[in-house]
Amino acid sequence: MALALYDTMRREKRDFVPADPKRVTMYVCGPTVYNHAHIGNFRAAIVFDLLFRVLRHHYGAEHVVYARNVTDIDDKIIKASAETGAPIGEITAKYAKIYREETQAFGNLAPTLEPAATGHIGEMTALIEKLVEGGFAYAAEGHVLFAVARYAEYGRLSNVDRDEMLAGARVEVAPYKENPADFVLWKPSKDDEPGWDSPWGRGRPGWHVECSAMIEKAFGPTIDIHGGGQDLRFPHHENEIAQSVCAHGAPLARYWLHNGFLRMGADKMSKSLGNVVLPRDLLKKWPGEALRFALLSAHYRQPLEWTEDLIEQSKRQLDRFYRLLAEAPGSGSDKPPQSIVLALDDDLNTPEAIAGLHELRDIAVQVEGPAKARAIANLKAAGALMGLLQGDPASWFTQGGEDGPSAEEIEALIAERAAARKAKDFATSDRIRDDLAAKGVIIEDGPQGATWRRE
RNA sequence: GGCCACGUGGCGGAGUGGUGACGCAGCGGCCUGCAAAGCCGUGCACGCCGGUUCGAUUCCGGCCGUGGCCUCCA
Repeated sequence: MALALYDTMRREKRDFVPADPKRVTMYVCGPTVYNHAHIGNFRAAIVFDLLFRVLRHHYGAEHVVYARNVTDIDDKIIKASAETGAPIGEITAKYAKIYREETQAFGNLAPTLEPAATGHIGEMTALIEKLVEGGFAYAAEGHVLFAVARYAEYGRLSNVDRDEMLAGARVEVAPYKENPADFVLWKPSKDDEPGWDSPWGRGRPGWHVECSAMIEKAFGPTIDIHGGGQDLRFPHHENEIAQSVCAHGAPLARYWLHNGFLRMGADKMSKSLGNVVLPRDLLKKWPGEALRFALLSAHYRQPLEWTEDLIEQSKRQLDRFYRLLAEAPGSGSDKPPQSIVLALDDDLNTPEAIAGLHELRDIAVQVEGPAKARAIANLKAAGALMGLLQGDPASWFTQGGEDGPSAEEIEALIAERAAARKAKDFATSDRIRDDLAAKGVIIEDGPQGATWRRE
């Protein structure tokens, strides 16, 4: 049984076969660092991190190269700089760092490569020159535009017909365009805007060409997997294909993967709708792992309803797993069980894989001794493949609580309560328990005395 | 208008041509001083109307509804 992935280009699920099993390549469109990423942005980060892990499992960690770019030159960044007065480099460095820290808090591995657009201007101008020489692009009024009409396959990924596309166009067409669908490869910069010298004058790259150039630099003309959110399918990925294929005469990616959206009530979450939820705020209240679990609770291509209740449910499920893990250290194989691998091999069926985790837990609960240790090891190995259950079980239950009572205070109250209970003073005992509960601390009596956890 | 998805029990969410998802919540029980946690048990679910079939939630057609893309966006 092999890994099968749904390829947006062919519109079918098919077995994944890399060009070179010793060097499996994946590129994912990363953040534009002008602002905080929102939780919807993180779905892509988590989904492709999961795929990265599955690929490493199959081909070996040293044989998978995953690049996620950082777009650090863009009109939105220029705008943010103009509005705040902060230098562009300061803004991009700040938000790139925050993004990296937050994805880490969500349990992501670091990508193998994190190329930045500003580090690839030379590659971009070279690529654009190649397109101009090949007759695929033309210069006009300081701009360089890609001539969509010269690429017969344009529209194949998004399944749009060029003529129909024009019929639906909602924007005013710039006068220098030969064809309304032509897109910018290079645009002129005003004196107060960042720019680089080029054969077409001082300017900056268009967004789409950044990815094409970075992919070429990191991997060459063709990669195995290109990933991103559904909304990037058109125009971004369509344009990347046009640029790369016309420049290199080879396919850009052998598999195209697109993740679905998070929904907030009826709408998608987007910055322009103003209904965004920031990881930064969520992380104040929830462990990153609970958020990761929530994001993995639906299949990646399906829409997922993002609610407080979903996070709550995810947290509760993790509580149950960690409660078991706290009972005994696992020992035995760290190879993930087949059930989990099979589920993930089926186009990353995470709901199925999570059901598998529950099954593994049930097994562990039913046995004792060495069998239990093995079962727990299996559960942990399964979790490791998904980026889950790797935390310290003891601190899972006591983490957080910055604005609640300290561990020392809690321990003292528990001792006080134990004395009261011994004296059968249940009124005092219950009062202490209720007081702590009001502060988010749950007391649980067990054979070895009371334990506590934060909600 | 074009293109692409989706509509499953109180909620989240898989899957399948013919009894099981899984989880959360709920309910009953065991345990507990009482709880919590845990364990055991528990639920006439597949938008509507046709069609194919011995049999459809699953395949086909139509309808209704929802969302996304077509403009920066995961």
